[in-house]
Amino acid sequence: MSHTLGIRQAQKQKTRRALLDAALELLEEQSLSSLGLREVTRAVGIAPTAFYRHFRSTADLGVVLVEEALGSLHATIRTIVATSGDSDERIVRSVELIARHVAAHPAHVRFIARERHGGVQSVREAIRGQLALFGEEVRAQLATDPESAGWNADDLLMLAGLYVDQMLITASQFLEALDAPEDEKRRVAQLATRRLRLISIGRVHWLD
Amino acid sequence: MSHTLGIRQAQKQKTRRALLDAALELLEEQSLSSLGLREVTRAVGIAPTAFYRHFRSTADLGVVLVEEALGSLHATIRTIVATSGDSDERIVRSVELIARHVAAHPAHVRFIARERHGGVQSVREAIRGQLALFGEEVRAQLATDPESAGWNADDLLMLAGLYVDQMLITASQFLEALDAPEDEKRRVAQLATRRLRLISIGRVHWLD
DNA sequence: TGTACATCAGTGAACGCGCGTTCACTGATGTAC
DNA sequence: TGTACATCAGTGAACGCGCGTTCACTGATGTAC
Repeated sequence: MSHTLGIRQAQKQKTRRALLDAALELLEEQSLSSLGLREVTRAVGIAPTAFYRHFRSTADLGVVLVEEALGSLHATIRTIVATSGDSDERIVRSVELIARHVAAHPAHVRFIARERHGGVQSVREAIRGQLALFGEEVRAQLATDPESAGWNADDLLMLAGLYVDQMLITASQFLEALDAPEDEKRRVAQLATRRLRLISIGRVHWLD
Repeated sequence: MSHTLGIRQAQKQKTRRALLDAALELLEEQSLSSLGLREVTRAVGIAPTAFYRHFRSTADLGVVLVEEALGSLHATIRTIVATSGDSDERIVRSVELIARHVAAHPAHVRFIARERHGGVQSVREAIRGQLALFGEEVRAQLATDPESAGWNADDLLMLAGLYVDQMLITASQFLEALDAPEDEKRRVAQLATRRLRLISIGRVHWLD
């Protein structure tokens, strides 16, 4: 960050950012496979042809959005796995952190939920690859936990994947409840908490 | 089924079926929000305008596909919950049934995974509504199980939802492995089996 | 059984529109001396 | 510091194309008598 960009580079970055932001907003109401290049440039207020100075296609732009959206989720995951306390405290705190993440980055969460199984192959693959890395990371963290004594690597990865999937499901449920009254959000939080508790209980007795 | 349709009605049904089948096939490589009415009629070999004799829009057609895709999944779910045997046998058998379902109806599974969080609101809502009914049904079945003694209704619904979500995740993983070598499918099956075992263990100790 | 009329699934021309992509361009910014 | 040239982000016209939707139509099927 010490290097100051030239005026030209700085302006280019700004336009690129505007394209990404506009696309992310447009994607709240449609899928990437139907997002038009002209739609995006129109929203930003530049000529359609300028799009090509930044991305080859909307699919290309989508891959960049994957990195940003899962980057922000990555930060939340790192906070969650670093949480200390007993099992129950950690679960409650995790659900709280997921709720906060969704409130802070609703468009990111929607984008990932929508495009994880969406119609654009390169984007699906980018998401799958990143989530696999999250799984590895959570496994590594779980391995340091005393509760994981005696677990083999495969089972730890299975558990890590279960947590990652559960986190995405919970995020998507909070997203659906974003404009709903407070008690609906509480309902989602309680459901997610109990699911995690059940998984936690299963974990404790896994080696019985 | 005792009533024979007139020639006109029979032909209309045939065309309608052809539209649904063509759409489902086209949707393997794109999302519903980018599926064009002309694309579908072209695939069937009829004039674009004939589409309106059957559906108001592609979104409308999508809602019908939801009913069909979740109808076939419903049958599989009913078979799974009706499976007898000890916990482990039932889990192994369930994963096998899911694998078979995916092999038999890959396009259905892809459609549901893709559109559950896709860009068409009416379709998302149709899927959510049906999955909620599946959840209720699984809960009702779980309630009859001796293992559920002492469980309250909320917790049973939580568990039912966990099973339904897990089933969809597993189906989507089998789908990704559809063209992969046999050992990849086995890997998916083993992972799903262990996840269900962990949940099952959590279930057994829930009231401890 | 035959006739006269009604129904309606599918047709085909036409429409206005927005799409992605090409191309030569402009003019501000960057660089070499 | 000033000059001459190079770079390149963004422009705007143009293209061919496929889109959803309208409309009046056709001709096979259905129905009433």
